[in-house]
Amino acid sequence: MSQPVGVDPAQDPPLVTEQDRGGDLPTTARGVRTRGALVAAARVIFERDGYLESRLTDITAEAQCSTGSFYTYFSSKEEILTAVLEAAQDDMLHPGIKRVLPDDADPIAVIEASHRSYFEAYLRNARLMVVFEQVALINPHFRAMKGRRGESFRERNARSIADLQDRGLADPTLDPYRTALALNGMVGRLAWHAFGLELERNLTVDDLVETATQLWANALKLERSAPAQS
Amino acid sequence: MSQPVGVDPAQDPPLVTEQDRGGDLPTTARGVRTRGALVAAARVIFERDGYLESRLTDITAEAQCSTGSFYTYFSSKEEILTAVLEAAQDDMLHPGIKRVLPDDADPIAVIEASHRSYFEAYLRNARLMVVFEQVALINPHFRAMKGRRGESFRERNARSIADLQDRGLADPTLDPYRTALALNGMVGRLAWHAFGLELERNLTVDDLVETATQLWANALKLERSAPAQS
Amino acid sequence: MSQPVGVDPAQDPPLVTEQDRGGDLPTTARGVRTRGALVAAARVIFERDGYLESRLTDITAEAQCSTGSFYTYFSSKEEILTAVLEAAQDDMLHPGIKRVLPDDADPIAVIEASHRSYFEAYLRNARLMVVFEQVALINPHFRAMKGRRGESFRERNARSIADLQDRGLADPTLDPYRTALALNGMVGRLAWHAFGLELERNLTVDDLVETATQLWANALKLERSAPAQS
Amino acid sequence: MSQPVGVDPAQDPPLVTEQDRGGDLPTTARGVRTRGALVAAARVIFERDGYLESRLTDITAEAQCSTGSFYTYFSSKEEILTAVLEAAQDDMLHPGIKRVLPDDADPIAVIEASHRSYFEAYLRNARLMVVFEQVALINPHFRAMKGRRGESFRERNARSIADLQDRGLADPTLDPYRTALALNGMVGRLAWHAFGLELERNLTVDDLVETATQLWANALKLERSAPAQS
DNA sequence: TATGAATGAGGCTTCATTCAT
DNA sequence: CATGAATGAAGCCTCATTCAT
Repeated sequence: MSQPVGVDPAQDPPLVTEQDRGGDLPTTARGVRTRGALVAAARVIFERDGYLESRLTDITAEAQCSTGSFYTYFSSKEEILTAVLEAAQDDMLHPGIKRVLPDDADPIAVIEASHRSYFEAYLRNARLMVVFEQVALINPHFRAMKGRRGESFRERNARSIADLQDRGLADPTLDPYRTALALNGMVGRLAWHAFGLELERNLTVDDLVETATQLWANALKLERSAPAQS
Repeated sequence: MSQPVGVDPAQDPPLVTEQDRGGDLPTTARGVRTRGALVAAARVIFERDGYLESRLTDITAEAQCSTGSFYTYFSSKEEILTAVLEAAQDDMLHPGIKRVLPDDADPIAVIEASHRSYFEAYLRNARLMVVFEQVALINPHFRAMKGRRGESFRERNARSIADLQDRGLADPTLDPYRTALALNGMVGRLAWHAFGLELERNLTVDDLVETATQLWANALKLERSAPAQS
Repeated sequence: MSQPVGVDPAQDPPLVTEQDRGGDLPTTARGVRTRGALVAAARVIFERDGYLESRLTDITAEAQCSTGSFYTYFSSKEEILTAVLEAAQDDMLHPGIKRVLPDDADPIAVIEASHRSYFEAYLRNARLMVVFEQVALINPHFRAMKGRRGESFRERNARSIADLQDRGLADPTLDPYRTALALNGMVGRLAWHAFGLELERNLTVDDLVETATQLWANALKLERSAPAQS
Repeated sequence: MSQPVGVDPAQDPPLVTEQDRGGDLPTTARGVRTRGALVAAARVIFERDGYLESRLTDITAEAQCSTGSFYTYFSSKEEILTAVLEAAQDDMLHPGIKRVLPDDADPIAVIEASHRSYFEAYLRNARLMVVFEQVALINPHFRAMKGRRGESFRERNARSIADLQDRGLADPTLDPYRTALALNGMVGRLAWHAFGLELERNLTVDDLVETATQLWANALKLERSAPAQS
């Protein structure tokens, strides 16, 4: 069965498993509230100041608790960022779209939907994605986390490309894995430039979806199938 | 006249102009030697430890001079990195290739040559490029520097794409600027993955050149012209 | 009447009186159980980690109760150590030996029995004794506690020495109090070296008893009396 | 040739070797001055507050330098205490006495001189010795340091005792090593009680010398030789 | 009585930059 | 020019004790 082509991070497993946690998970409702307030506050602060420039005291001040409480739930700044990123997955994990489209839908439409889903999610979490990029370049833990994410994207897309090739729809001379690597990178950079940096604010999600989809389609030599075949 | 398509950083202007310098340029031979030793040492240290993890004292120790001497030539850590990056331009600025090819050469061949030039230069300076990425995400000065570099690439490539469209060789429905943005990003990410991170050591320059060129050609819908048609 | 010579801490009064306690003594059976578990756990933790390195939370975890419960029974970390030390007195208070020996027994045999009793008790409680030494050097409360213990030993032994001098059995030129101070210190240090530190594991209780007794006897110029002369 | 009996720490090697140092040794006169001021200040502070209660900032305030300067010369509180203790060795290393006495002098006179030397040195450095005891019970580094010191005393004295036994002057039934261990401990505890703690301020050096020497002599069964034999 | 979350003062440490020699 | 010591602000983290539930 054909795999849809997509860069949506949605299907990725949670970035952090239970075992990774340093602090304890709260058992009481009060604890759950405090932990939640800390994660929410951390997101605010990280988005405002970045990871390096953020201070633990800013986070606890924002969460209106003491510095000590921070260490009840997290053992380091690294760990709370992990939790923030993990929580963001719930948002990035955007169900739908692909469900809506039939498996035998026009591949270009599938790609377009995936791109839209990806860029929209990126836009919602742009500041956090910048932070993620930052720390991935600084901290091996987050570098590995990001690496795993990219890896799973790549593999899924490589399979999808191979599938399209098998079905005679995509350029058979392309190496699926390298192509996935390159095209994923292209899309990631587009999102990064448009939303992560403050440079390209004149690009809309529609612009990006159009450009990305057109280039994917061209690159794979996909033909837009006659719309009403089925 | 047609501009060659390329992502080679070579043609970029020097990143720093003389006026930017905090320290004075040395006048004596001894001064020139010390300054050179500092820049060389800084490159070693930055490549080994990254920017954030590097210590000025490590640099002066490596250069076998005192910390005080550092400030004779540079006014900050930021500035010596600028100098290191600037010096690296001499290497990234790889003369040749395009000179060798005639202006009316097969566009795919031009693209291929540019890619080869780019990947080779990236490979030679990979560690430094990682540092550049790092600081661009941390420091506005370097972010701007990197932004300018990318901007000039983009503009040149956008012009090249537009030129190819004008000549009826490339897909006319593509927006040249956005296409340049996307495809440059693709190539940059390929280099980054292959050489910057330690992840994809099984990819050679040839692999990358092939993949990047094929995808560029497909994306632009270029036809490999019969070599001696004209 | 002659006092037996001894360094056994057994006869010391309880280190803490009921009035000193911060927490209340438990009235319910459940309370007695919890308090007992805390004291037992504290001993385990103090012996494992020492006083300074121990955490109240380790103690409550070991006792399988909450941190809050700790303060139901004790008002501070200092107090639970006091309780642990006090409980250890029950063990150090080793009945017998001296009861077994007649009051007019050979003084050297009495000394030997005392030494054996002391070293055996020390060995059983060596880790705790180390903790006691530690805190005595850090905390005035425990310093005073230890001082009182030593003082009572010294006085008893000084009286014993004086008694032996009066009976013409010991060197009459020795100052009883200073001699007791010195010889008690000697025995204490022997035990400390042999069991408290990890240095002299090749010394057995028998070795120590022999050495300590011989040196006491020599130092006091005691003659080993013919057993059934009187 | 006969070894003199003694507990004088004088002949011990320096407690710290050059390799142990974390900070650099200063090369300039100014640096030597600052480092010296820090060591002197540290001694003042350690003697006043003990090791645990002392703050690095108290030391730098006393030395009238910045906190940063501390780390120019030492990498931790542990290290500066090591330096202080090492410096104190120069004082404990009290030449003389034994040189003055002929090798064939009355052993009791030799012991007495050694004891006097020891107690006098201890008195001069009593507060520091308390600190040393403290940290030896808390910190493995200092425990080892103290252990080595004691070890070398013990070995020297064990050899001396064996020598006296060989010469027919001391009780041949004593085990030299255990005897040295016990008697050294006795003298150490005497000094500790008399000067280290605030308990026994009524004991003078003369009292201690007399008591310690008499007990050593008795314990070894030495006879005070006819004074004018030689 | 039991629970376990909340508190918060303050010590240690780093290192780019300055400055006296 | 060169040297290398001096500076000092600022942030992370600990853990005995308190308190709301």
